[in-house]
Amino acid sequence: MTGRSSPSLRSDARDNRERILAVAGATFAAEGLDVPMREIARRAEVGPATLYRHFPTKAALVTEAFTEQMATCTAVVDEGLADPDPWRGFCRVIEKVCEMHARDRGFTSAFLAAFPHAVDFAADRERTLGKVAELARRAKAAGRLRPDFVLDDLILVLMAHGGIRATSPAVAVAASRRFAALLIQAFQAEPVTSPLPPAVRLPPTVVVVVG
Amino acid sequence: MTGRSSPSLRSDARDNRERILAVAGATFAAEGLDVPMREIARRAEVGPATLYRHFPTKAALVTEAFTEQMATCTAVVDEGLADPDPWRGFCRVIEKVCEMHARDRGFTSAFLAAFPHAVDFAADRERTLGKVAELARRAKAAGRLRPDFVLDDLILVLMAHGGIRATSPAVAVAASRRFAALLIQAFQAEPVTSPLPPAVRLPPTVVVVVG
DNA sequence: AGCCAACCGGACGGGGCGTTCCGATAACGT
DNA sequence: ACGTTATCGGAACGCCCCGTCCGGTTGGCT
Repeated sequence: MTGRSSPSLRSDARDNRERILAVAGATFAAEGLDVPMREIARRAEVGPATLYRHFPTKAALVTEAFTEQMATCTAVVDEGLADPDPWRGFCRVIEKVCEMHARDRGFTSAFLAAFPHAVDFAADRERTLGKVAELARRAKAAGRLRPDFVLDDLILVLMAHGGIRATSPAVAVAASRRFAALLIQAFQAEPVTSPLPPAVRLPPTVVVVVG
Repeated sequence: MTGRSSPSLRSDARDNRERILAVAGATFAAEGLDVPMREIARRAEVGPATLYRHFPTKAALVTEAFTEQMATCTAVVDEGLADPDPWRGFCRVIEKVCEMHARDRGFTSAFLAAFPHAVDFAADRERTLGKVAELARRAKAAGRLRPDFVLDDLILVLMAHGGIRATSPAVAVAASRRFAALLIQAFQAEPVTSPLPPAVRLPPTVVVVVG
């Protein structure tokens, strides 16, 4: 995975770098992208300067921290593409991607955002989206996906999915599941009402917006 | 509407107060709730102190700025409730509320958030939600709304709707329309595929998340 | 016209965040 | 063992934001 670490790097430096990446990944997942750099440095038991030496900017850190998730995402799509039933593959992709986004608060932003200096990211994103387009084409051909579906709809609903906030990961995942099921319901060509995952009560307020 | 302005208030003070409210409303609508207080003061051509004298905290300002919208929201629900066809009324409510949220970025947060010191808000919210529940009950009885729909689903999708970001209001509204149509599709009991509003291309990135 | 009080807005202190500087430290080659 | 050099991390810079204080100003009433 991260085997392409810089070749000549002092042992302590390489150690710190790995620790930072691990901490950053976990933290961004749990609390979103707006965690202060200082906080990540603190949790990694590292000074701020060290953090910035390894990752010159916050965007750089975010990018690196999410490459793995990005790969997983691509893998999910590939899996769906490999399914003999394209509609089922399509549904699986939606479900799994939604779940990934639900489990990882930061990933949603990272996925949807374009990082000016993270060209690799945008490229990956486009490539994966292309694959989804292919999957959608097949699902349409099979008569299961509604013909007026557009790839932009996926962006739309993923963006929307990102709006879901919950107190605990468990609730987030449950809400995400129900949401995904509704979407799939909406996307199918010849509507067949299928049962929904359990409903979720979102606590009246999760975020203090007035910050 | 805002006829209950303080009775004894010097003319310039009343003037400023109104200007501040107008500016705050417009600004929150256009850019969301996280606009600095100073910025609002600046646009209202007023010193920060004046702003704070009229509205002791940001929550207070937000609350006052959105009372009108909140009333409109309630009116929309009442309208839907008055429709002889409960399902059509239900759909109209979803569509209109979504459009309101699309036109007004701040309102989404304001609606979903609980302001500790804005009790009126929460009460209004609950009352309106109760009405929606009644409307949903009727729509279910009419066999048009799927029986496993829960009021929490509305919260869920409104939350999700809040995740939609766009560059221009026009795009936002278009995206919102398509999203609402998809939801309605998903919510109906005996699925009948109906045409969707035009698709929307969401620009690759709208928000710089690294801020 | 003139006075008093209400009101205004520039300036201030406190805090946070992204990012950088520099002396101290510890790893590696010999 | 020891010096060189990459690396570390606390302190500091610049910026922005919130909320408040105080001297100047302006409205309203007599």
